[in-house]
Amino acid sequence: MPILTLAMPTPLRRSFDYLPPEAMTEQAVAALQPGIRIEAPFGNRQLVGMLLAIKDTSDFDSSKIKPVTKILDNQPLLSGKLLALGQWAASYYQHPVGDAFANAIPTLLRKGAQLIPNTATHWQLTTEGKGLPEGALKRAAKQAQLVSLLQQQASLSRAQLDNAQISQATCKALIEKGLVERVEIAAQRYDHNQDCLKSAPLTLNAEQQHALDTINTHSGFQCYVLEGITGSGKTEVYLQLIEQCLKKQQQALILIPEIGLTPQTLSRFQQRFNCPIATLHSGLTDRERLLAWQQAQSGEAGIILGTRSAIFSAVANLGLIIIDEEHDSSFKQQDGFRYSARDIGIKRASDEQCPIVLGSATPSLETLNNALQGRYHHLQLKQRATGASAPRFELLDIRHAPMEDGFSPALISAIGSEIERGNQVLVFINRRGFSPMLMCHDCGHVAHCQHCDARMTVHYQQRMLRCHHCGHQTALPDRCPECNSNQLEFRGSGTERSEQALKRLFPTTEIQRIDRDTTTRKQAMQQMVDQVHKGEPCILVGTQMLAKGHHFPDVTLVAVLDADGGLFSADFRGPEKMGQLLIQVAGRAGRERKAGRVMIQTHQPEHPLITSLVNDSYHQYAKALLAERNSSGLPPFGHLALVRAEASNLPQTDTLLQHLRDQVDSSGCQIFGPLPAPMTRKAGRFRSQLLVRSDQRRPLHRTLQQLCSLAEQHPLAGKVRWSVDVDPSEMF
DNA sequence: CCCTCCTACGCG
DNA sequence: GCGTAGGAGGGG
Repeated sequence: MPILTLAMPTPLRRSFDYLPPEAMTEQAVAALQPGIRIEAPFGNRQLVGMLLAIKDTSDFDSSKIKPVTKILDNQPLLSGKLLALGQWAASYYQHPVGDAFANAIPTLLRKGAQLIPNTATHWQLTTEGKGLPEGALKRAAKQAQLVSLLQQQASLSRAQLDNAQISQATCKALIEKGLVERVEIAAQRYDHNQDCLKSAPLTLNAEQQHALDTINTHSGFQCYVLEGITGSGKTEVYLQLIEQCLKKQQQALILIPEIGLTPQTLSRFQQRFNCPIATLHSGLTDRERLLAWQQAQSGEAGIILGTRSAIFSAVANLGLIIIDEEHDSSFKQQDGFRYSARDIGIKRASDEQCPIVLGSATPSLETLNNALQGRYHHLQLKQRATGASAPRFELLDIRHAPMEDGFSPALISAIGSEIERGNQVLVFINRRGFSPMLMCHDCGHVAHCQHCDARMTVHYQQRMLRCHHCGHQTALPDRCPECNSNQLEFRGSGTERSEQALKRLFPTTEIQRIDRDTTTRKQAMQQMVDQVHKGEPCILVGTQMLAKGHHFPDVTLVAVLDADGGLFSADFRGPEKMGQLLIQVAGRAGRERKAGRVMIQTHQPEHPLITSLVNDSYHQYAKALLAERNSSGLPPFGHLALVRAEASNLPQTDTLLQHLRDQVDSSGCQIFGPLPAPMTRKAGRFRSQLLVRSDQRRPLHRTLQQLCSLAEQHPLAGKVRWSVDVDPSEMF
């Protein structure tokens, strides 16, 4: 009897062997293909698994092997390559293979739903309609027109009817007369080559043309880094690459960081191309998601535009992968299956033998290093395609400066003069709320979260104290809970306080705050963007939400209230992220005609990293950071993994981690820990971690694999929640 | 003696 | 992760 190996959606790190369905002929079993879904008994329930392989024998006790219940697909949902990619990713990230596949396909398919038939409603003539004598509908010109159209063309779609300006009512009238009927016909396979362009491509400058030509001279798998400053026209290069991909009858897969950026990217693609575009992001309903997934899988969509998880979407004929803003941390999933969509993308491109483009104004150090080492082709766009000049950086030394709610006098006067000239100003502060700390001036008491090792953030307008780590909130007290003093002080500023200060300093100017608290309503962000695009003088104050994607052409001054945080972060990626963020915010200013300034307040005006970023370029800054990483053996010069553990009491996590550390064969690796996580208590649970480092991937992978099997076998495995994070992007 | 709550176990 | 078997504990 053949054995079916299935990936089952469970947290268990193995696949499961089954027998074919009881009533199935040998011939039918032999015809089963990996990549189909199969329903099978699992414990006391029925689960949907993915067929990975068909074998002759099983290592498992044959008396315990059960037959599967039902074959759900006739044709594989996933190609052999995609199936292999999923298994590779599960193994690379030490994640249960069944759960990895559950992450990789739409929810409805995971639940066992059937594919939605790909049909379209058309209208055609009935037998009676075909036999209609000439001139029969003299008094109904529109109806006569439809009949005559249908005599020329067997059936018409809604879109074709709209084109001929034939209304729903005309169709209905003819249906009632029994002359016309509706039919569901299989949707036509879209010919991407035919007329794929809706509007003409823009003329490329020399750098853009060089990038395009370089990518076109190679074939098969190549990885390209498109390092282009803000406004250098990366998107136009993408568009022309996609055009060529479509003309080869292939599909392009484009990943962008966040759902919020989908509409603007989508509309740019729609303006250029005629072909169907499938979008895949978390804002879709299950059905919409399945439809988009099917469009990609069937080959109907020429372009697949999506966020992180789209990297796993089935694509009939993949010809190009683009990862836009490749440095963005949202490409790394931060819980469950902790994969990097960028890294999986590179592996996928290599498997599929197609090019991949990693685009960014501020490439990650990993990518930059690969480019500098010659492993990736390095393409640079150093000129602004629009001809606008690059923003000018200025450091504001705020040591000794009399600060007003986080604003130095020099900054206040700079903001004032821009507003007077009718310009817009963007103030960036990477912290929301009113103040990150509530302190009693009499006894020194500080408000802490009862569930986390963190201070409560003051939200002044709502009169609330809120923990930004677990969501816990309490009313803002009037008096100190320790000593009953009324001398409570707000220490430090967030966006809310900055907004209030700006309203006081510039009472006649429009102030817009943009952070997670003001953009909870669906359209809020868009409304504010529209308002700002009117070009009236105003001050925008907000968090990093402001740094991503949106362009504010009338902003001439970008102010960064506090640049020092990133320099002294506990996370070794702090300076890298700070640099990327500063450059990204700076990129919002002075687009189009108006030149822009970026003023950065700092207590460290002589810090070599700050000066390098401001005086040289991100590129130079990143090279300096790379040198530091090299000397300390940190990524990309060494490879890291974190084993995280959390439980309701601390000794349990440490016992488990210590056991792992003692028992594992760590040759070729260094293990640090158990270390308490930077925030030991979060949401009422205690957290600690092991850090594993190696110069090479192979020993790291081997050690992690062993760590996982040790952890699974440990008696505390059920009590302590543990997970492995390979190539962590956050160290906590 | 029975019911409920809890936890440990195993899943092919 | 999840359903459940089986033990502990409490009430009638």
